[in-house]
Amino acid sequence: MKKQVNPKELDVLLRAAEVACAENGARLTQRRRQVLSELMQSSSPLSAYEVLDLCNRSTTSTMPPMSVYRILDFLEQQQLVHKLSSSSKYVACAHIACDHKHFQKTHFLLCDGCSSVEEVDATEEASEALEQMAKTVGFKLTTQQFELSGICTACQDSAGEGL
Amino acid sequence: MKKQVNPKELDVLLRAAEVACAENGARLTQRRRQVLSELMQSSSPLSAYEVLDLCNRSTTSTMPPMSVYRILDFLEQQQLVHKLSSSSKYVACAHIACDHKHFQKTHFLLCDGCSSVEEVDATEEASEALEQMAKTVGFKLTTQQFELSGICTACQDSAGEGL
DNA sequence: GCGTTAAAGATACAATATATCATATTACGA
DNA sequence: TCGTAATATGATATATTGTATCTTTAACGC
Ligand SMILES: [Zn+2]
Ligand SMILES: [Zn+2]
Ligand SMILES: [Zn+2]
Ligand SMILES: [Zn+2]
Repeated sequence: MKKQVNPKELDVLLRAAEVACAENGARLTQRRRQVLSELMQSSSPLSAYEVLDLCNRSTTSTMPPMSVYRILDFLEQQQLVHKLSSSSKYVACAHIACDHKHFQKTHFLLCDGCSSVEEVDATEEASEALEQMAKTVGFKLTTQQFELSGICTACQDSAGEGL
Repeated sequence: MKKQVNPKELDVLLRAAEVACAENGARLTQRRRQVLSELMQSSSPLSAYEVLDLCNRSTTSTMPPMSVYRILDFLEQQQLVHKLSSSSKYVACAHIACDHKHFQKTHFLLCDGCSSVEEVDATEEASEALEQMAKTVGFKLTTQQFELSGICTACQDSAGEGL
């Protein structure tokens, strides 16, 4: 579903993304901007083919699947987009316009109800507890990204209202 | 890769699986047994098609993909097999022959080096820390399964030996 | 402008997963 | 034991997701 992002806000995000790319010596081309823009305007993660359809719907030209995958890979490298491996879907980073860096491990909270996603940094406690747990079987964790399911506030509330 | 499971041990596991099914009013048919057996003998998670190939290699008859998916779904319901959503692969439950129940949330530790998997119950600390973290953004966790990557003991050791 | 590099397009195909209908096997009561 | 319903599997087609590879286009540095 479409998220409510006003054009002004969207533009700020895209400009920030452009700057972020430039800082890495990369370019946010038209196509890349288009893909990123669709993800930014979505309230839920999108599959590569969903992104593709949206892009092809919003312009006359048609992009091949290969391009979308390439572009999503690029955007992921730039940390402008994250790939949710549990669903093979993509989501725009929640920190494009702020000065947040991905220093901490990132947790994605996926709502079972409305498919919304929250991107949050791992707490010290969570990181510690997980590492400790892994240690009991000799594992040294490398994961930088965790995906958890749950029910968001809005869905918890609406569930109470009966239907 | 093939895991070292002696035939005796394998048989014990399969019998236990049979009993577990019976307790649920289900049957461990030949095909289901075959699929489960392949997973039990694998040292790493297998995709549905990998299971399919192994099955078709070990018998004259050929099974269609559909059957494998159906059987994997069945085995997953019986909790004899777990599906790793991050890789769309399947792994035999580590607790088929013991009296373990899946009461706690389960963590799967996936080795980046050798692809082995460890199935461990969540610690109280980890569960608590994750729930607490989710709570800060209003989420109520529902996930029963977590998938973490890391390096297993064996791979940590062999990494030290130089190559 | 011209050669070099990066990006995008085009085409083909591989890998993964599901829908649907037909057939076979099993369970179970008459 | 036979008939029937329920369960499980087979067969076929197709949808979905993801890559390989080669060509063309656009950007950049000189
Ligand atoms: Zn991010
Ligand atoms: Zn929700
Ligand atoms: Zn298990
Ligand atoms: Zn290992």
